[in-house]
Amino acid sequence: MRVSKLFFTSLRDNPADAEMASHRLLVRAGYVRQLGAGIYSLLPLGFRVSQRIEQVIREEMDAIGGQEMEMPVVHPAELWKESGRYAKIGPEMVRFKDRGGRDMVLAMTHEEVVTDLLRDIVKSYRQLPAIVYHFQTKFRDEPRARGGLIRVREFVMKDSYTLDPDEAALDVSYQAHYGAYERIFQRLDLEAVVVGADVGIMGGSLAHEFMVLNDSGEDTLVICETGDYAANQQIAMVRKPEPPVEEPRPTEEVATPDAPTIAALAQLLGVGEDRTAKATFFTTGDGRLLTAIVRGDFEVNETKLSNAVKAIGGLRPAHAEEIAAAGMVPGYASPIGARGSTVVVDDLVASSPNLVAGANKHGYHLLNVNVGRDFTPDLVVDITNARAGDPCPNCGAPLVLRQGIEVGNIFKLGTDFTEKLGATYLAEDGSRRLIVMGSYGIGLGRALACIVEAHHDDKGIIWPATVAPYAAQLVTLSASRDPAVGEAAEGLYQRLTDAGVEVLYDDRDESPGVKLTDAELLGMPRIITISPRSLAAGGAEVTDRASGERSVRPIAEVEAELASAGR
RNA sequence: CGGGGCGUAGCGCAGCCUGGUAGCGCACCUGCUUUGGGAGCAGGAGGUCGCCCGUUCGAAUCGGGCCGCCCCGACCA
Repeated sequence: MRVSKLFFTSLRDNPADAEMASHRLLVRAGYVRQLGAGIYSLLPLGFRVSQRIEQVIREEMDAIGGQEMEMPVVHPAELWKESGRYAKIGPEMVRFKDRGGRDMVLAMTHEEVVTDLLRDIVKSYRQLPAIVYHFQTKFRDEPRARGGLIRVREFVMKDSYTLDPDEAALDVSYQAHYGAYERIFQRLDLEAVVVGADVGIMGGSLAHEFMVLNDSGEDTLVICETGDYAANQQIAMVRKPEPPVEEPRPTEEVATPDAPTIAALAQLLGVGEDRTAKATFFTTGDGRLLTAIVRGDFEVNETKLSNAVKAIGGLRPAHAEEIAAAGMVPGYASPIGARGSTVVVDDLVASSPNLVAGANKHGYHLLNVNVGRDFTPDLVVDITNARAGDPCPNCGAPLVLRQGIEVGNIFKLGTDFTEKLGATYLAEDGSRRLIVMGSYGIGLGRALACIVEAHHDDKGIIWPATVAPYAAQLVTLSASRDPAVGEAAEGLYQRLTDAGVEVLYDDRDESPGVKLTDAELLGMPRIITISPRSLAAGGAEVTDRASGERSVRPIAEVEAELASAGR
């Protein structure tokens, strides 16, 4: 491809609204352009990278027996009503009516459509197991897009679905994907950390996320540096401290003026925050009030809480009026004497004796509160948020927190969808059974952006050879001054192209500064410079973009090397 | 959805406070010169100043409403 004909433009200035390196560089180098919030066009260069990523994924999916197909982006809402997600998912799903007045949605993912196909197609155990996948556009109307291609609303995802006769077979399919994902990210030159993850709207029993460590990442990962534990903070567990062994003492009301916070309370009473019970309040999407109690030295983990109560429509902090309506006084609240809320108590609180808790009276707390004796929780379950330095649940070593970007995920769906939609098969023994599913995604644009995040310097992008849009950028300097330069470059370009080596040829009549700067910005693995000076020195100058190493070599040698390197 | 910011040429910005001819740099077009690190000279093209309403003799500028985009938070497979 000749740069003079390439549909692109590089920008000298950074776009004003780009914060992340990947966003800035991809826009400046002419790989992508924004159309709206979280909506991007891939220009020819960006599309080529996307296709390379797609091909790597395709090869690894095919290697574990995946069959590529394609499912629609527009779905009848009926299907999503059947699975229950039409009601469960909020405004992030785009809903509209077609001309006939029928409810339609834009695909956020494709479990429903796959399951619908199963009803038609899979009848016998002989057809299982199977893996199907496609690369298809998803639209998720996120409340806030950000970070260029990192968090968008419209994006192409590889999503695959495993179809198995039973849980044991699902384990095998799940592991196959786990391995395929490791190979995919290795080939893409992305260092992915695998963490245990929340199942979210997918339901199901087990999920892992493949995370790329990045300080701008939106997910917080809880990692044990000994390598025996890694989880998304949304579900991360810690080894909790042993509560003191004490006999329960009688409760006692004490005046605690101006102590609506745990810190103030602990200081006023001269006790550790670990001797207090903290009550926080949430309202579910369907209007239930939750009272969540954690020990004063911990915070509530909303994902755990939401999962524990099977909240519909998520959680939001409760309003003061809602708390008051349940008979509690914010700042001095506890479930004692209150009613009308679902009380969820962290297991550590349940086993800690003689805590300080609110008296539901402004300016007063209760000493020696004991769960079970003084109030009865609706649920006792782990709802604390893991903190940096907390002990690893496996080995006790201090946990560290890292930020990460989710580039892939794998979910064991089980029979959630097949049960709701009625996708069954006849087993060998003649019994009718539910198909057991798994669901596995990789966002192409996000992977692309993550590669740039991991592979760039202050001059521009440095593509790994596997995904680079072109194997090399051929640059002429001072061609108009010396016809031999143009002749040599044209010849090399022709022969490489004929040999199937994809080269980006900068044949523009631009100054050396512009052409070299652009070449570094665009990031092809090799920059081949032909100039009067290089010809005088014996051929072409080859610069390795990553290392910066340069050497002048005979053109025939450069040609042979590129040809043998494949692309 | 809460807080903050921004919308003026393809990109980056000034002008707005204090109303009166729409500007600068880069990019673009033509010519000449230049050619290994974002060249020089000369000439040129390009703008409903986000949209609507209002105030005014007159609005990019003042007021109101709306829309869009970005950042932080909330939210999120």
